[in-house]
Amino acid sequence: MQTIAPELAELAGLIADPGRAGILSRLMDGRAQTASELALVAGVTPQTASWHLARLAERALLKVERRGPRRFYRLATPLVAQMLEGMMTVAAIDPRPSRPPPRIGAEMRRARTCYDHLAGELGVAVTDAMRRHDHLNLDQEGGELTASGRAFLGDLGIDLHAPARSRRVLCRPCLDWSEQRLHLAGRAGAAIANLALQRDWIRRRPQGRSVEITAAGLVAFRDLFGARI
Amino acid sequence: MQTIAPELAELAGLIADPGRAGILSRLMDGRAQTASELALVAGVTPQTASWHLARLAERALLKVERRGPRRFYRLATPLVAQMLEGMMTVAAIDPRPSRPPPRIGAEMRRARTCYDHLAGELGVAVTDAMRRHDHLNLDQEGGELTASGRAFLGDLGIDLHAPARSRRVLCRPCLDWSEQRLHLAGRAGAAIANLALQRDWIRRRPQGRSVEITAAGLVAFRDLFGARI
DNA sequence: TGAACATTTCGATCATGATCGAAGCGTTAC
DNA sequence: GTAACGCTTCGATCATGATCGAAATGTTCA
Repeated sequence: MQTIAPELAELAGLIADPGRAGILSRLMDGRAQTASELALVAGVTPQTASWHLARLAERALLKVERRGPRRFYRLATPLVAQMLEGMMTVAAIDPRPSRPPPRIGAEMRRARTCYDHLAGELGVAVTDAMRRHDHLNLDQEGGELTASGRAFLGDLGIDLHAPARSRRVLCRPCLDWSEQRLHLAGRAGAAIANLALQRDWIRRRPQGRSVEITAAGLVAFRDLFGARI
Repeated sequence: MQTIAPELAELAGLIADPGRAGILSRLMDGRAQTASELALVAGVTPQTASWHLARLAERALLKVERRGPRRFYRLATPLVAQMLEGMMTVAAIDPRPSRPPPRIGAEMRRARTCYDHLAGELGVAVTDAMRRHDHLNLDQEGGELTASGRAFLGDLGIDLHAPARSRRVLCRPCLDWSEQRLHLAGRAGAAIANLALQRDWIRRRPQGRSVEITAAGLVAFRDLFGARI
């Protein structure tokens, strides 16, 4: 009985190094980063990072893009991001009493992007607000926008019509590893995050995946969405 | 900026050993197995398997249950199973041309259980049939039973009312790693698999997660479900 | 063409952890 | 009690792979 276990072990081995895990974690925001930047994140020298990146790219967990003398790396597919999401969810739960709970930076816990949508306290608050206002039904099973939800997002200028050949899903629950709560993912979640970036409600911090909520953003999330944040 | 990367790496390290990956893969059917059985699966001596099992249980990926002199191990939570699902999906895709595609046993590919629901060709065929008959809508986003689907399963004797305190989801898509197609998971998927076992449409093989489709099962899946199998 | 810079390749070193034999522990049955 | 059995712990060995210095490659720009 051949199983997929050897491939599973090999894949896990690629994530099992702290440097590579840091690189993958850093790339979870969906953006591309240079090899040098990722070396810093991983806390290793450029030549070591290069070795790690080569292994990840060889296994097609990462895609590489050359721009001049630099090489930009990004997650190869959303499937990889989704896998990492699932692993982080389990990684965040460690019931060993001896173990201190993972120390997550306050900024990271407050607001970050998870591949392409909002996560952290902000992501959960926006999701909760949309549920309270009957814009959204969401549980572990899946999610759907209500008529009022579609109207709400439409009023904000979000076009929810999928590109013709995109099979991307509209609503999907994503288990937030820092909050241990569901937040909204899928095309709708990505559209909200994009809007927030465009309108300068949130700004990406140069380092890492966390985002800063601007003063205007605080007002917008509270008044427009009714988020308790 | 503290991230969850160290915990992620540690978690991945637990899965990164072929023996442990085999053990976890074997336990993906949700049942409990003895340490000796798992040593066989992992292809190591009992004392080595014991060491692996202790590490997995310590990190709460497995739960252990003593029955007399034996110890039965099972996956600790459905969250662990879901994480492994996601990893197997990625593990099954390895675009390196040098690499032969993972050799999955014919029995495994034909029919198996994935934690608690049907997978493999059988799982996909049943799911496809339910979609063709308008019993089910399913995409990556989520899924729902139609009125006719509820009636159909009700006629088969499946009670879909959730236990009061269960927050288990009704329909969920699960990406089949051997077929690269969606199949039905969640409470509905589990109910169908249970029914099939009860009515002797499928039988668990003593070794491994694959199941045998009985002659009666072939008739039932074709005539009752309309599955092309 | 040559200089500056980002990145990779090579080679040697070093640490981690997987393995199994032997022995110990715990439970059950007689 | 004691024998049988399943499983775990201990100890020593061995293999894999992470690391960095040094050097090479490749790209851009002048």
